[in-house]
Amino acid sequence: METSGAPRRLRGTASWLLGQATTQAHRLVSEALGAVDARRYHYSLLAALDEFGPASQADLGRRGGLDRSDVVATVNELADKGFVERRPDPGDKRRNIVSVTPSGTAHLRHLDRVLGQAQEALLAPLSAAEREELVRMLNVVLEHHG
Amino acid sequence: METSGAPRRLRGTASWLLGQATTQAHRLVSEALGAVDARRYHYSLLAALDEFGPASQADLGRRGGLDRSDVVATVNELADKGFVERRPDPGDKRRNIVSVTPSGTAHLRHLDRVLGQAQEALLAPLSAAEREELVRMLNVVLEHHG
DNA sequence: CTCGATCGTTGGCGGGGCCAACAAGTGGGT
DNA sequence: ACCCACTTGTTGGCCCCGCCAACGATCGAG
Repeated sequence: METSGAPRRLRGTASWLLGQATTQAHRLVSEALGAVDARRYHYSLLAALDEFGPASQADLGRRGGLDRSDVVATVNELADKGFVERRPDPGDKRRNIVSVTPSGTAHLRHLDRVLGQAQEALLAPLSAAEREELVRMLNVVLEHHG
Repeated sequence: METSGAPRRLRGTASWLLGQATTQAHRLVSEALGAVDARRYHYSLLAALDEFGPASQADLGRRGGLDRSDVVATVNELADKGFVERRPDPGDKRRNIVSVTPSGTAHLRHLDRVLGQAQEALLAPLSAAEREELVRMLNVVLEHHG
């Protein structure tokens, strides 16, 4: 195990690795989204809407893992761009009902492609089988951490 | 391939997965470091110093992937805690020479353990072989992206 | 009707990554 | 010896992300 070969200079071990890889991933994703004037929150929210249908902002936050306050800002931005519609809930005056517009759905599809390319770029040096294995492991880890 | 089984509700695919996993990793690492009153930058800088020895702040930034301005703040914090020493370079009046103190080295070892535990927690659901494979893949990805 | 919970909204905090500008200093070319 | 391009440390700022506190309005159970 080379206890003499590279004594103290192997500071760059697994914990370090982890941080570096996640940083890379974050960077690639953010760049890709930034190039189409979007942010991670936009995708979270649109994806949640597309998957579960219209919902109140609080529900949206819970679905997408966003804070209520961040949902406000994100819905504002998406509504400004016409990707999302916010209207009061007739049955509960506290709530707003947020729904996707056709344009919003198209935008989500676009973001899907863009993110797919980012991931393709990130995982470029891995074979198809390796990527599959990596994705599987990440799924396991995610499920484990709820 | 189940084109009818789960049509549009599989929004949570690989690109999404990626972000979630990196977020989890980031969270665990930040929590672990925060518990000992440290931040990622501290580890970056101490690790770079431990690995390559004393250096100017600009060099430190290049080694650890930190911006020069962030190096300033981080060295300030580490110096306040006595983990690092900053003295002028006699050979180049522009430069400071930053070096680790014994206390700093001990702190780095501590951070190593803490981060190791964080990683252990993150990868808990994976077998030893799987972790090895995961680490290998991440290394490949990192090397590919320079 | 009252009380606790929920909702949308505003405002704030800290980490993280990055960039621009600046004065001081350095080194190469001529 | 002089100029010029470059480097260095430092300050200050920007945006994203994740989170938390507080508020007035509203709802629902008792």
